[in-house]
Amino acid sequence: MWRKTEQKGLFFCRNKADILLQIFFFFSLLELSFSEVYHIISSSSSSPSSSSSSSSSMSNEKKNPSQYVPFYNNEQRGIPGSVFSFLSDNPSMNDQPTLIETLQGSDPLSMSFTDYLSMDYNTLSRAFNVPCSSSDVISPIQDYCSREISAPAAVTNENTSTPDSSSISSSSNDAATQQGPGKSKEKQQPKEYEDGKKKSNNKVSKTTKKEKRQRESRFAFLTKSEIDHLEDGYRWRKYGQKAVKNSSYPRSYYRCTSQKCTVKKRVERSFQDPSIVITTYEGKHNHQCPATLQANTAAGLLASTSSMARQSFPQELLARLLPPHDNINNQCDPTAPMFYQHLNAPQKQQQQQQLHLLPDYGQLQDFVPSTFLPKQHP
DNA sequence: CGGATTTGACCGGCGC
DNA sequence: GCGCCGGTCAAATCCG
Repeated sequence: MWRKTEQKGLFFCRNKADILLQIFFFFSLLELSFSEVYHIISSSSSSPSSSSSSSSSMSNEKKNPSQYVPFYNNEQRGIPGSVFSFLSDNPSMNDQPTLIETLQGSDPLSMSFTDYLSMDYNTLSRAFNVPCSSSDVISPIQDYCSREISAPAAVTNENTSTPDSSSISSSSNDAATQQGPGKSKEKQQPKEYEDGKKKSNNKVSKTTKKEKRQRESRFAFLTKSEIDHLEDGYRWRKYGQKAVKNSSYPRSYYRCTSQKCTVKKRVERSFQDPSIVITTYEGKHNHQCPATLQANTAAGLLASTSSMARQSFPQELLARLLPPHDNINNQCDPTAPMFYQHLNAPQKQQQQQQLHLLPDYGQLQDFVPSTFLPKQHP
C-alpha cells in the first residue's frame, strides 16, 4: 500500500521535530492520546515505577500529567525516560521548558495526537527542545486557523527547495489556503460538514453549522509524491473532483468507506510546487485502520478485543520506533539511506524484501525511516 | 455484476 | 440580487 509511495519518496525526516510530527501524525490516525500511549509504554516497561501502573488506575483517576506525558522532563516522576530519551539528549534539557510547561493552559491528557498536530511548529520545537531554524517555519495561515481551532498553525519547512525532501504539515484550516493568494481564505468550506444529507434536508441554521464546524478536527500535511492519492491505511471512495482556481491541478474529494464514518479528505497538488501533494483530513475515524487490523490479524497479534488490538500495535511500535541517539543525530545527514528515494537499486530491493517480511504497519512504514524498523535476523 | 470512478449539475455561502 | 466559487450529489461510465 504505502510501499507505492515509498518508491516515489514520501516522507523525509529533516530533524527531530519532523520525526516527532510524523510520529504524532501516526498516533493521531490511531486516535491515541498521550495518556493512552504512555500507558501502553508503561505497562510494558521493566521499571518498577512504570510497570506497577495499572490500567485501572489510569482510567479511574486523573493524576499529575507528568506521570503520563512522556515528554515531561523528569524521570523521577515515573517517566520511562529511555523510551523518549532522544527528546532530552540535550544536556541542558533540565533548564528547558517541558512540553507541559510550554503548553500552558492546555491539558495534555485530554489532548490527542491530532491536537498536538494542530500546534504551532515553534511550540513543538520549543517543547521538544529540538532545533528549528527560522527558515523551517512558516505560519501563513494562522489567522485563518483561529477561526476554527484555538491555536493551530501551519507546520512545514522550507524543503520545497530540496528536490528529494518532503514536508509534513499540520493545520486545521483548508490546505487550499496555502495555494493561492488570499481569495479562498474567507470562503473555506462553509458546507463541507453537511455530508451525506440531501440537499432538500440541508436547511440547517448557521449556528448549528458553526457548532458542528468547531467539533470537527482537521489537519493537512504536505507530501512530496508523484502519486496524488496516498495510501494511509484507510479505504476511501472518491466522490468528487473540482478544478481549483488559480491552479491547473484538480482537487479530489474522498470519503471514508467505512460505515458511519464521516471522515473526509481532500487531495490536491500545490500549484506552486506540483510535486507536493496537499492532503487535508477532516474528522476522526470511528473505527480502526483496516490496514492495521489486517496486519495484526496476519501476524497473530490481534487480540480478540478491540482495546487490546489498539494497544498491542503501538506498544510494539514504540519500542521499535524510537531510535538511539545516533540514529536521531543522523537524521539531518542527507546522505543517510533512510528512504527508498535515497537508495540505489540493490538497496531498494533489499529494503523492499525486508518490508515484505514485516507486518504491514500501514502508514507507519512510510513515516518511519527504514532504519527504525527492526532488523530481520535469518 | 458489483464496486469504484468520472463528471456535469446543483446548492449554499460569500463578496460586490 | 447577482455572480463566483467550493463542496456535494448522482447518473453514467469504467473496471476487475
